[in-house]
Order: sequence, then structure tokens, then C-alpha cells
Amino acid sequence: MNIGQAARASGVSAKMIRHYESIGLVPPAGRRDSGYRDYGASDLHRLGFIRHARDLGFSLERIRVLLGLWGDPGRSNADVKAIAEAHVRELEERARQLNEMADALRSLADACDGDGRPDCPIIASLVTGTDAPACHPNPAPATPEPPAPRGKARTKR
Amino acid sequence: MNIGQAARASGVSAKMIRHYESIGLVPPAGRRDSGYRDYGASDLHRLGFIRHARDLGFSLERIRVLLGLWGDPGRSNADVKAIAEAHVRELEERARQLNEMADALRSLADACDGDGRPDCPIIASLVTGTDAPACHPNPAPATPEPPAPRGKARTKR
DNA sequence: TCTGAACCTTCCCATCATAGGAAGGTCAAC
DNA sequence: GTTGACCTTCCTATGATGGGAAGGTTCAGA
Repeated sequence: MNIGQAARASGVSAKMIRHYESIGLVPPAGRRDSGYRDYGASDLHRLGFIRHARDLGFSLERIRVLLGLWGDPGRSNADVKAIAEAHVRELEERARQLNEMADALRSLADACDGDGRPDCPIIASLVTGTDAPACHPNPAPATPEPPAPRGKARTKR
Repeated sequence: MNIGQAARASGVSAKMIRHYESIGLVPPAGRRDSGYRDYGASDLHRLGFIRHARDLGFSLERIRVLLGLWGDPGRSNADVKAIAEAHVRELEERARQLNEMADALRSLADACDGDGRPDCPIIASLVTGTDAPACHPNPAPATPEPPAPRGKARTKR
């Protein structure tokens, strides 16, 4: 089986299959006389394993460990579970951070009229580093407005 | 003001300030006779703006646009709001994907006893690509177990 | 038997934001 | 004047993936 066929069958691009081979995540493929790589059923299994793990967001380094456990008849499911749980925590943490940013920005956007005037709490917040003003509470302490968009004259010497 | 002082004052590392200058996100800093970069208040404002935008997860390219709007007296807050809302949607989408992965993996991990035996629904799922088995429903159709972890003998020619 | 399309090979480069480090020059305090 | 903290530029790396060039292979059809 060609690398292209293996790619279609496994859902891993040919480009990535070669890459995984180059970093030792999959063993060097057999070669035909032409130099073409040749794949069999067990290769497809391994590639499928990798793809499913990627779909769950595992890094290639962790997948390397998981592949090792897969191939270890004496493995402990506690080891696998520990890796999975650590990964779940990381995923949740990353999601939490993204949601935090989204919430902060959402409240800034909500405070912006979007009526075409230059006045904008989003810009104001980026300038001052403050969070979204509840609505339009205080008269805003004169934002330092654009610091000369493209500076030329600066303190020489 | 030195780049190091500017870095401490703005919360942007000296390394990144130089990088931002090299990609034109900040104007070339003034130089002293020694060749040292020299920063003033308006530079710090710009760096602070960038840092706050980064904290909200904006890409440098979008920050470039935001900086342009900041410096544009005739800007429309509708433009700023549109960028912010597009970004919020992206953040939420990314968070959703991460949570989806976390949920899938969490249910796999929950289905794993973690009692030290090799038997493991997480590994099994990575092999077959199936989702978490509700608990231990069916006898599992003989997972194809490790495909010879490091292949040597393969279909030559 | 030739031809052309579709495939394969290796090798290099790009992405995105950030950091590390080497080699060498500058500043300031002692 | 020496020392240590700073600065300069330039090169490299990360992680996962893709793009593309230059050239060889395969196979079907004329």
C-alpha cells in the first residue's frame, strides 16, 4: 500500500506520515524497489491510533508514551488513566483561559455602541488596561490617545 | 529609557519589543549614540496597548489593525466592535473544541478502572476510534493489539 | 512503444508567538 | 579600571502542519 492510500485509509496526511516516521513516532516504513514506502495493516492501525489521539488533543510526545503503553503487554491501565486525566485537566484549563478572554472582551464589546463614532470603550480599555466599564459610568479620565502612530521624532541621545 | 526598563514598565519582554519593531508593529525606536534603543512615554503606551490586546488573545495581525484604528481620529467604533466580536466568536469556538475533547476523554477516563491491569478502555478507544463505552457494555470485538511496536519485517517489494 | 497524468521521493521554507544563547559593545558604580 | 549588569545583532528552537520545487515511478490508454 502506497503512502497516499495509507493516508486516505488512516486519515493522516502523507506529509504527516513521513514526518511521524522522521521523528520516530512510527517505525521506518518498508520500501519497494522503487523506493516507495509500503504500508500494511499494522501500520494503518498505528496511524489510526495516532490520529484518534490527535483528535483528542494529545501532543505527539504524549502519543509517543501512549503508543509505548499500547505495545506493552504488562502495562497498567492506571498509567494510561493518569496521562488521560492530566490531559483532561490541561484541556479544561486552556478552555477556561479562552473563555475568560472571551468573557472579558464580550463585556467590552457590549459596552461599545458601534454607532460609527470614534468613541470606543474597547480601544479605551486596551489603552488603559482596565476592564470593561459597567456601562458608561464615569466620564473617562482622558485617554492618552494615539502615541504618534508611526514615530519619527524621538528622544535622540 | 532603556529597552529593559521599557520591558519592565510595559510588561512586554525586551525580546518581544525588538521583535515587534522588526515586524513593524511598533515604529523603530530612537537610538542613543551608543546604539541603545531609547523609549519614551508614547512608546510605553503603544507597548501597553499591544500587551493588553495580547492578554485578550488577539493575534499580532489583528493588533496591527487595532493600532491603526487607535491612531485614526476618524475611526468608527463599529469597526472596532466588529473585530472584537469576530475575535470573541473565535475564542468561544476554540474553547468549545477544547471542552469537547476534554468531555470525550473524561468519559473514557471515567470508564477506566485504573486498577493496575492492562485492560483499558482508553487504549481500546484510541485503537478503534470509537467513543467511550457507556461503562463495560459489550465484550469488545478483540482489539487488534499492538502492531509490532517497532516494525522490521514488512512487505518488501 | 510512447505519452501523460497521477503518484512518489527528498529537501527546504513558512507559519505563530516566544524564548535561548553566543559574541561582542556600553554603562555605571566602586 | 574593573566588574557586573546591561545592551547590540544574529542564529536557533519550539509544535504541528502545509506548500512547493526538482526529479523519479507507475500505470492506463492511444
